Amino acid sequence: MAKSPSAMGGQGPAIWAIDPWASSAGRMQQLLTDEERVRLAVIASIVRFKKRAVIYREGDRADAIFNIISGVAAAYKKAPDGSEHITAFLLPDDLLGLSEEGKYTNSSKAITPLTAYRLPLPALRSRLSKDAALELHVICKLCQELRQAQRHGFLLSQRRAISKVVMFLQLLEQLQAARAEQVEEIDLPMDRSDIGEYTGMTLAAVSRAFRRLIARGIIKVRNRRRVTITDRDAFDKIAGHPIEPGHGMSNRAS
Amino acid sequence: MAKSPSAMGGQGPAIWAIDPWASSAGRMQQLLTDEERVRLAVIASIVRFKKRAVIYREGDRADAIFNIISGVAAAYKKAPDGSEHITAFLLPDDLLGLSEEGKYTNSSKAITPLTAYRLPLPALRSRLSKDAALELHVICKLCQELRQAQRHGFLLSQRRAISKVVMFLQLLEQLQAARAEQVEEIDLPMDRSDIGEYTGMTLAAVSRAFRRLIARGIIKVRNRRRVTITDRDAFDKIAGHPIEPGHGMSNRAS
DNA sequence: CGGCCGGTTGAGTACAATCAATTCTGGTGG
DNA sequence: CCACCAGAATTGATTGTACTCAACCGGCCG
Repeated sequence: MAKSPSAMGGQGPAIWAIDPWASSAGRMQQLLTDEERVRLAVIASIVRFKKRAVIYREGDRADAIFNIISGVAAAYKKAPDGSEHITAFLLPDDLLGLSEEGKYTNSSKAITPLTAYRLPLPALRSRLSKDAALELHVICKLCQELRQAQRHGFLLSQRRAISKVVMFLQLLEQLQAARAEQVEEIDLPMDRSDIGEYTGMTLAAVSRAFRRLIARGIIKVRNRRRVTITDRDAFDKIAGHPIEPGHGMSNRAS
Repeated sequence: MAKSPSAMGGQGPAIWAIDPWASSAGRMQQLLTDEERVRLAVIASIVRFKKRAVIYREGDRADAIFNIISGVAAAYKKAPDGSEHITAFLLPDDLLGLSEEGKYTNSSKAITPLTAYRLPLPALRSRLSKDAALELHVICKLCQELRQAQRHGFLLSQRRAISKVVMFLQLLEQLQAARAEQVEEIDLPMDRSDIGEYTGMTLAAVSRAFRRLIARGIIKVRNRRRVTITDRDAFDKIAGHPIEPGHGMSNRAS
């Protein structure tokens, strides 16, 4: 069971985003109507990827985009020296497969086991040009991704490692809060080095930042993948206030 | 004269971008047909801003988007400590005014004197939903902005100041090359501190990076605003190779 | 039990931030 | 045409933070 889309509670591709124009109190919503999802399902196939599998590579001919059903993916770029920079984490109902001149502009890999719809571009394009409402929904999603990318840039512009990590956690928390009812625990599907590649710091620096947050009683970690924020005030203060006054080694609580 | 759109050689709003699907050899093209531009001109008004003027502020009710006719703008976010982070520079034919839930998600200011079309959102929205071709063009433009934002993120993830500055120059050069025929000199409409806010470094660090590039004979600057690349090999090598082996103070050419 | 992988920790170094002069540039008015 | 001014850019000295490299831990799986 739970193999066919409908059995999984989904009738086809899905796009969740915040409408850039309507006000919806920070809640994401399903942008596609059931009918649209069915129409898209006709041209889609379902594909699966194992953890760490590459979904597509930068420069490959872009013949399809993907719509995540379950799991987490990362879009990344490889620097000539071999290091990777993650440009985005993609969650269920996100779109994946940005292209330019018919070629993918970044690579993409599965962070967890992944299921996705695969939408061939030619079919999608002709579908789009016939359906103005569907196009508008795609526009909404792209606006959302753009905001996300700008927010990522803001995170990267932070100088202090601890600020970056806190902003990263905020990001994840809000994403998860916008989808689920209640999140008192943040889920980290990616490992420390993935976080490092996203935040532009080394694995070691990520680890140290986490440890410092724990030492100050601001967060608590369980499974290495489940984090709770225990001091919201301090947490928000660090995110907002990159240069914390009195940040020195005088941790009066140690 | 030169007041009405047609007299300025433009028939209305314009969107330049690279089609994500067709292959066009890195050249940007006008996405809108003359007819579309006229239809948009009907709902648009022309606005002017002086250098350093704020176009809109984060959190303002988003009632319009802007389409730059001439000049350069910057989208930015202000950190609680007062410092600003520039998320994008916007050139002629770019769109400006990203919103979420009816509010602008960032502020925006004119870097140079600026002329732009102002497109009220309600009118634009109803126009969009009636015109599938136009929507597709907006989608193209958004993809382009998304790529640009990801590239910016990649730049920000670089550790060495010199790499950031070189990547920044590459960015500008390619933008200008995609529009004009030939660019042997890069134009920097923004000042050093703007560059610092975009690249996530201080004004002083930007200056030092420029000086080092000049000292190594890699670039030459004239007006503070006109830069020539004099050693393309070294230039590209720095952009690509963040951690240059033998990077020390032994600059054999000094 | 041993190896492996992800994560943590330590010592030393390199780089950019900071803060504070100082110089350069372009524009203005005498 | 030149002297002067204000803003932009450069430079210097010092400090802080994250990187590097490398050792070490702890759980998990064969």
